[in-house]
Amino acid sequence: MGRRKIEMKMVKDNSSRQVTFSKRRTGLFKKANELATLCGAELAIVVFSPGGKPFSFGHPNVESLADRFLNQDPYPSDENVAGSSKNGKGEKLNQQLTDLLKQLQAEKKKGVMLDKAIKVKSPLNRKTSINELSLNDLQKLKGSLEDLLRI
Amino acid sequence: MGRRKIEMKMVKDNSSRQVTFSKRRTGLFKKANELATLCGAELAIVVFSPGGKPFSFGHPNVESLADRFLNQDPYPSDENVAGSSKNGKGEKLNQQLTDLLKQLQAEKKKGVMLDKAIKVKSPLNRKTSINELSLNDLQKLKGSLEDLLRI
DNA sequence: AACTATTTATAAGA
DNA sequence: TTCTTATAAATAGTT
Repeated sequence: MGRRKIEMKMVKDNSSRQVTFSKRRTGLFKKANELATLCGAELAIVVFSPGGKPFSFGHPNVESLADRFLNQDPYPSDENVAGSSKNGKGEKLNQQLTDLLKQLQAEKKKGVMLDKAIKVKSPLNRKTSINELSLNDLQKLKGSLEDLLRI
Repeated sequence: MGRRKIEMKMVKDNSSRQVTFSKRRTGLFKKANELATLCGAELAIVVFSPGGKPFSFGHPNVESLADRFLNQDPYPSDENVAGSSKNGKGEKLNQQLTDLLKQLQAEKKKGVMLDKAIKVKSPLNRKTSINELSLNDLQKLKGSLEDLLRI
């Protein structure tokens, strides 16, 4: 949104990236404040800059919302979309995952919706190892799918 | 940002407020994703709608960032060094990822077929879809992987 | 869900 | 860094 359209990739120049970070962080918090005000929503944002410095915005405050989120989570939620990683290996893996996410989202947009007959319920504890976690979920998903196929 | 400028206060009409919430939540998450991508920042957002329904966005994931924030981790003084390859471990992870992705893709195909099959029988469309579940799984997996690779 | 008229955010530049 | 400004992007009201 400016003089020119920019590519959605990591800004290479350190200085420029810092400037972009500052401007966009400000913009993000402003939007967050508007969302809270206009809709009476409660929200919290935590951001760690590329250098690891923390910033936060919370309405009414970050702590209570973070606790609330971590300690309950009754609804399915997560609008996470692709992102990036720093080290080389992560970059590649991340790219693969990003591509898959795009594919899945594309499919989702086709409007193929299923009922909650599939009971991979709320899920994945954050302490679990990635292997058990994902494999376990896959098992559940697989089981549910097979059940459905028998309908 | 629209046909008219609006006052920055609670939207009174319930229906309108819900629409505004949806639109702006989407916009906020998009901005968050852009910030993460452009700047390599890590961030998490948790939003509770006026009705108390939770939504979240996290790069790489909400849980680790919320924990990190709540536990007041002192922030790292500098960026992590580029391309530090953990050969043995990285290879294993990579292989595991490959395997998991294969499984996911297999399940996804099943899901699509299932969707078609079920569509013929009963039009039960609600909240959960196979694609959503897979998406969510992938997101969690991605976050976990990135955490592990960052060690 | 789509569609625009406008407002807002922001990339460059100073 | 802060301000300015041309442009891209978000979105309020509408269909």
